[in-house]
Amino acid sequence: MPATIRDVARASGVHISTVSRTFSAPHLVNPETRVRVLACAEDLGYRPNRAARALITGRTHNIGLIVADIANPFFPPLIKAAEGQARHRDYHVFVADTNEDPVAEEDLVHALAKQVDGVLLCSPRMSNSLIEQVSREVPVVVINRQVAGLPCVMMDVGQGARAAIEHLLGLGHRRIALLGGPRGSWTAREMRRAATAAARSGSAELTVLGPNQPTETGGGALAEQVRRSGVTAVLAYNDLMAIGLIEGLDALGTRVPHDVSVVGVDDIALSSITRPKLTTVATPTAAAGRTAVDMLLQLDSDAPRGARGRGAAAGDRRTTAQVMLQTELVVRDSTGPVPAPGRDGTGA
Amino acid sequence: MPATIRDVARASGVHISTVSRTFSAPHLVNPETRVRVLACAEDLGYRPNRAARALITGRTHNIGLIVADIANPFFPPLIKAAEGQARHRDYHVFVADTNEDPVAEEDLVHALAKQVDGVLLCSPRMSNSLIEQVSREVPVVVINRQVAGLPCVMMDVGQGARAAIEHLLGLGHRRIALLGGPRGSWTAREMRRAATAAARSGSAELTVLGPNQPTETGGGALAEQVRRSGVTAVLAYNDLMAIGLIEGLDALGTRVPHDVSVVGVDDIALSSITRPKLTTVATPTAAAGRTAVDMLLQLDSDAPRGARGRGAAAGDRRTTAQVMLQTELVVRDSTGPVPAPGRDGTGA
DNA sequence: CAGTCGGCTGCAAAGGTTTGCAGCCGAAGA
DNA sequence: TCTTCGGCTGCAAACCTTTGCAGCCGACTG
Repeated sequence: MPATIRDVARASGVHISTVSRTFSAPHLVNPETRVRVLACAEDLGYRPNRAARALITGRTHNIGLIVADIANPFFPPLIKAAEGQARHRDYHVFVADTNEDPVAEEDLVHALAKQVDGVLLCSPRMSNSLIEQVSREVPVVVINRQVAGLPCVMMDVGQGARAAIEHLLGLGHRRIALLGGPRGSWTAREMRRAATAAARSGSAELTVLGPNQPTETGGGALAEQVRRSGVTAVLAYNDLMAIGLIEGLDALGTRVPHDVSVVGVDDIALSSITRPKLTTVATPTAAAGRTAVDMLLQLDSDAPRGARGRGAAAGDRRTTAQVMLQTELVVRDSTGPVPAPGRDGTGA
Repeated sequence: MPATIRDVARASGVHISTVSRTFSAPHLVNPETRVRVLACAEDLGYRPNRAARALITGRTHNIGLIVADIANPFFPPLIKAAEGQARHRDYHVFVADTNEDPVAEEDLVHALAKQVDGVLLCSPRMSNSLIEQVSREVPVVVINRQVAGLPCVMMDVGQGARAAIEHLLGLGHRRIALLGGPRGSWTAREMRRAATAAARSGSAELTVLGPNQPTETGGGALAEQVRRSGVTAVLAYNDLMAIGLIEGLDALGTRVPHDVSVVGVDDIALSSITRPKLTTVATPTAAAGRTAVDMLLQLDSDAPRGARGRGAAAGDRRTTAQVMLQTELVVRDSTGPVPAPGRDGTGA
């Protein structure tokens, strides 16, 4: 039923190679011929068979995007940006969701490897060595993590965490908790490192709680622990946890920011809607998505791995660009001055 | 570099067709041979080339999922469910986002058509006739819309809207607004129809506001209009709009549910977190995703369109199952009794 | 007028897999 | 002992497209 290149060739009275060139190298075919071929193709509803094309060129014109949890509002803007950028370059994006599971992650990247030209690993939970291994099988760009020798696009959460802690210090807080992220998260490690350093240089005490699930539930589950710990401020791994925590504290009668200040990370859309509006570290997620796609496609055009590829002779120079995008503290209503001492912050 | 079927054949001393069968029809090959071949394959890191397989079988083992807006929290659970179900049957899912744009939608489905075995059209914004046209090019299952002659999985938002209106009537509300959804949305039309009927039979007055963007912003933008209209209750197209509206009303000094009751639709995770917790019509999104995948795969196995396909002779019986999933009203804190008359609900 | 060149097109191989058909071998039945 | 049969494997065509090479033709140069 579907028209092939042969049907078009017959209809327009040229050889199939001319039809092929009409689509993949238009400048090589006579304008008159081209319009005739295009007309016939249009007429027959012909669309090049991507499988056949992929078989010979070695490129699928698809890229894979693996995220930890598509339901986490942090990811959709990144996905949209990546999709847009890819589409713009005539690529499509496979989105896959690992449910925060490193094993599912590995399975997915293998399953995807054979049908995409490259993979974007977004906030990977697997080990660096596994990532390196995977990168030998398929071109990879890593988002939200630093892996030596691999192209990465990161957001400067270290700087963000520092800014958040300094903001809290400025409000007088000296007992601060850090709600850690999921096990295996580079971002979580970076935040911890930077927050610890910033707290120390401000002579504040930093309590690390975690690792945790980076969701509302994960944040809410820590409310009791936060209250008991006697801290007056909290920096959460992300906005979702911050929101869950605020909710949980509220249920315990502890008010934010009156009794406890809370800072999130990501600046998801939700954060400017919930009450109180969340003070947070804004991350440039859309830019990260676009940049990562560009880097992957760049990588891809540098080192062709097609059927006709000449081997690895040329591709060895390994660009391995590593991009660090800036973050920014957005102060809203969930942070305030440290409460007067004497009360213990339970709000009772 | 990547191992082909030929390498495996050579290594294990059998013909390539035996290797092929080892993977695609294991019962046809001698168990001993099979283990040897599998061992060699494992050894060489062989993975069947999906493009080559697709070229000959006519199946890509991919399905496309087109949604209006991946950042709308309504969709991710559906996407996850669809992905899970698909993966379970050895399929992968392409997710694409149309940004609520019918034109982008059409472009996407065409772009996808050639590289997937079928497309899930989720909450399509294009016209029915266009959908029918598309369905001649590629197998289609429609989600959240009824199209005659096409397999559809719908959620009974009509019943949901009726339940919501009746809930409001029971609380004494007689002046109710309906915040309409986006242009082209079947759900929006169904809700309007059912809500109008329910309001009429309860002798209530229903004001329809819209169409609108189905986002927080879209909801927030209607706050002023809602306040001026003098209604005491609002049924919003979805939770996002409801939340935006509550936010907008709050900024105007109108409190929910004290001055105005608000009901949403979808029961997204967020709805039980924001203050006040949202009364809403829960829709079975995950079930919809799973069901749709099943229907598409079923459709697909009924009517092979592969290179070896015998033509359309057998596939004509057109199953066209249409599934309607039930919805459920979840009463939380955003609805309450109608305020005492005399005050006009401005809360001032 | 001979030679060259450039633009365009045709030819055919190649890419990795699936699958109908045929052949092989050993065992069971006659 | 000769068929028959079934289980397994090999053979080769087919799927659709891309691309290096070669050939054609007309025009320009010397």
